[in-house]
Amino acid sequence: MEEQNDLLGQRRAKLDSYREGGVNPFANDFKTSHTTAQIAEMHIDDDAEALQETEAEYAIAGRIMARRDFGKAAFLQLQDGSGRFQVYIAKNQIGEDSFELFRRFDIGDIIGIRGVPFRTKTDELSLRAKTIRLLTKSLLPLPEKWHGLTDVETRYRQRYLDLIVNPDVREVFRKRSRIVSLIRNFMLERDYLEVETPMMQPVAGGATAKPFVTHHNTLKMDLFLRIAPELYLKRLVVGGYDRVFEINRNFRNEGISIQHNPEFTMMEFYQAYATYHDLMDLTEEMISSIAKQVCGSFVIPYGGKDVDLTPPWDRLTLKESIVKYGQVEPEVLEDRTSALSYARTLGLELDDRIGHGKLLAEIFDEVVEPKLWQPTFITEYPTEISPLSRKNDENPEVVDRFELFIVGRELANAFSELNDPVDQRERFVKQLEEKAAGDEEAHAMDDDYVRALEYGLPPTAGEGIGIDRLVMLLTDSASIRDVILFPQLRPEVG
RNA sequence: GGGCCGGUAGCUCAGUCGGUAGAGCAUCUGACUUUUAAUCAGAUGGUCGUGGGUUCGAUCCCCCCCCGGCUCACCA
Repeated sequence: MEEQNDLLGQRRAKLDSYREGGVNPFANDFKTSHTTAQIAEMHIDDDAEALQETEAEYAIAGRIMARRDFGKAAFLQLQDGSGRFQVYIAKNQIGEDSFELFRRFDIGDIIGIRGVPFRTKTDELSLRAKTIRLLTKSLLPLPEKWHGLTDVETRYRQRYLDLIVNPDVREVFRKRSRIVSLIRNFMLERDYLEVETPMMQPVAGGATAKPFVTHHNTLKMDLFLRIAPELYLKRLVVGGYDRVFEINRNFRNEGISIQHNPEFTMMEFYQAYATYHDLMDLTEEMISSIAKQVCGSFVIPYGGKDVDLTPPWDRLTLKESIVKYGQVEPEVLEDRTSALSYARTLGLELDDRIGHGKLLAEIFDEVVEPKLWQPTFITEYPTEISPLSRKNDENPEVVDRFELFIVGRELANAFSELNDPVDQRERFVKQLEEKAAGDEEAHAMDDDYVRALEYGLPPTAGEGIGIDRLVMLLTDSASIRDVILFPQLRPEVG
């Protein structure tokens, strides 16, 4: 037969022969009684003798991951949603006809087994099949059993295949799910209301970033995919929900890297009558307790080093951190000109007209951020780069804001919200000027948001936590693509 | 977008100082009723990422392009 050399062709031919022989290769009437993990759990303490006496019979289903044939018998590794389990197939147990059918099953096929538990000579808990059924014929061969699938491009493009063959990948996304659910519970227990706000926005506000543009045909208008939910969530606080949160996607039309995906998940939350100090305490408690539940300890490994999340965490002002890590006298930072020449000694290429605040942020990014391995809150951000934050009462040059850094990365950003509508409008105007001067990412004017503030936003603090990065931290993942099921890639060609 | 690295069988990889390619696993045939990457014997399987150039001859050398990884820039 011409197709005999072609793996896909061989399996297609089997499909046809099954149908001709009255075997449905895509049956859907098989019910399982247990997962393989449940069976393993129930019989963990039973030895071979105890199992001989049991009358238990189980129905399990899963994908054949390996088969070891011995003529009239065989061992299979069956994988279901809970793990892998060994199945023993013997001709004198399932009958000649079934065994003939079984002989043509391929690795990758999904089958159903009814059988009884026993222990093999090597004491491995297994199921001795009484009946065996094909549930789904698999037409494509799986990657090799030993080396598995390592090609990262295939792993991301065909994540289903990655998940079939790489148990540690399955585990990462289970942990991701668990982390999100723990965060949600943490917030709900503290009386935060979970809400959903627009993904498509006429003004992309709440952050400084380039948005994606889309178009609504009937409304004949361009819309932006949101870069942040911030302004909508604060409108809800104006509306009287004192505590709100949203766990959802943001979209930013910027570079892709080991830490950046165009769409990424943020948890943003707002709390009336709180300050950014309250949020530092809350963040410490949230992240450390989740780490403890997910990783079993406050001290977790990341990239070959330990991170200690035991509260309390270091708290430094932006300037203090530069002095500490940049080996520079505090006075140098007080003056824009001297700070600029210091920055240039660091090799930073900066425009002469750069503002003092933006300059300090540049210096921080260069000399401090990569060194903040252990969790650290940085406070007293320049007002100039914080258009939505409340000015500090003692020093209007800085705002009541913090960012959280762990393993040299920003993980959270929070501040006491600016709720003075006059100040807010002025800051928007200032951003418009920067936009006019060429800053593509300067914040747009949002008249309705200012109007909401004019009705009165209570004193409020708000925060955003990067969920992907948190998951990276708690799963010891080097790339954001390893914690996003379907990371953005160019289309497959050919 | 720049720099560096990579793309060879279904998978994991080797290789050709230029003469159209190999291994292991998978697959197929045969043996085998307690294996654990089962074993043993045999067999099949490739437009060497795409297009062009140089050459008697290119998977190999040169150029363009596509895809991916890392990195720099930008950002969270």
